[in-house]
Amino acid sequence: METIATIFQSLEDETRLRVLALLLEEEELCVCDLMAVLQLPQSTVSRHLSHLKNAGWLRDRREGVWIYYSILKQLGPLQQSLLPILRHFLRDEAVAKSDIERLRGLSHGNVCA
Amino acid sequence: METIATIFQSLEDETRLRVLALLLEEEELCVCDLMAVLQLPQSTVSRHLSHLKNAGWLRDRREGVWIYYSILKQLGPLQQSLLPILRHFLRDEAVAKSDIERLRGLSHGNVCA
DNA sequence: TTACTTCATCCGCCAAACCGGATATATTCC
DNA sequence: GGAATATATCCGGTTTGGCGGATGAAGTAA
Repeated sequence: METIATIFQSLEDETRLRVLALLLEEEELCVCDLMAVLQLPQSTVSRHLSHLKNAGWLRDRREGVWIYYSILKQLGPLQQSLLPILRHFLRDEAVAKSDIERLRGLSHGNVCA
Repeated sequence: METIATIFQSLEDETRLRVLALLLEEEELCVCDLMAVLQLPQSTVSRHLSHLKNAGWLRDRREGVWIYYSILKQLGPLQQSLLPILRHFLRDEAVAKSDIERLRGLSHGNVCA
């Protein structure tokens, strides 16, 4: 029961929903990509990412100086059930759409490094 | 986006999950039934019920002195998608199971009134 | 009307969570 | 080694949310 509550809690924050929406569009993103798209300070982005990781949504992968986050391939059962719902309902959200547009206007090269 | 977050927020609390689990078993329950099963004070139960109502999960119906809560027949699209998932994952929860047992041991007559 | 019951809301208190600047760690490059 | 970059974590402050006793409103019954 506590686990269930924790997973729902991870979806209660708008910033975290925006991160998930972005990672449903783009396989992998590093923290500085997300900072640029979400227009939020680094500590804020980082904190939400580790929250999502702890709730069993994300994994991270280091590549040199960057740490890339992506949605876990092997989600837990509840997360797996919720993911298609998130995909469906986040698609229509204005905020998510404009985030994705902003992401498209960026290339990793001109943001980080 | 805000609406989505609000709906998930309503599922972040263990007490509210317990209420939903009970209402998935029993069509209608009044506040004093829930007090007895959850073993929580009246103000706490009432607060969670109005939270769930505001999040679009419940409706209430007055019958004399009692107010019966039940899961809305016409849920919003997100709630409707989530409901079967809740049904599935709450079924296995020990807390929910013992709540339901406690509910079975009660009859409305000997709790309220 | 008065007494009683059920329930919603109010209130003060406390715990959890978010925020973002500052600091610490890890890595790369010189 | 030292400088620079990306990220995680710390910290102090603010907001949000839960708690449960107390109060108030609505209904019932005498």
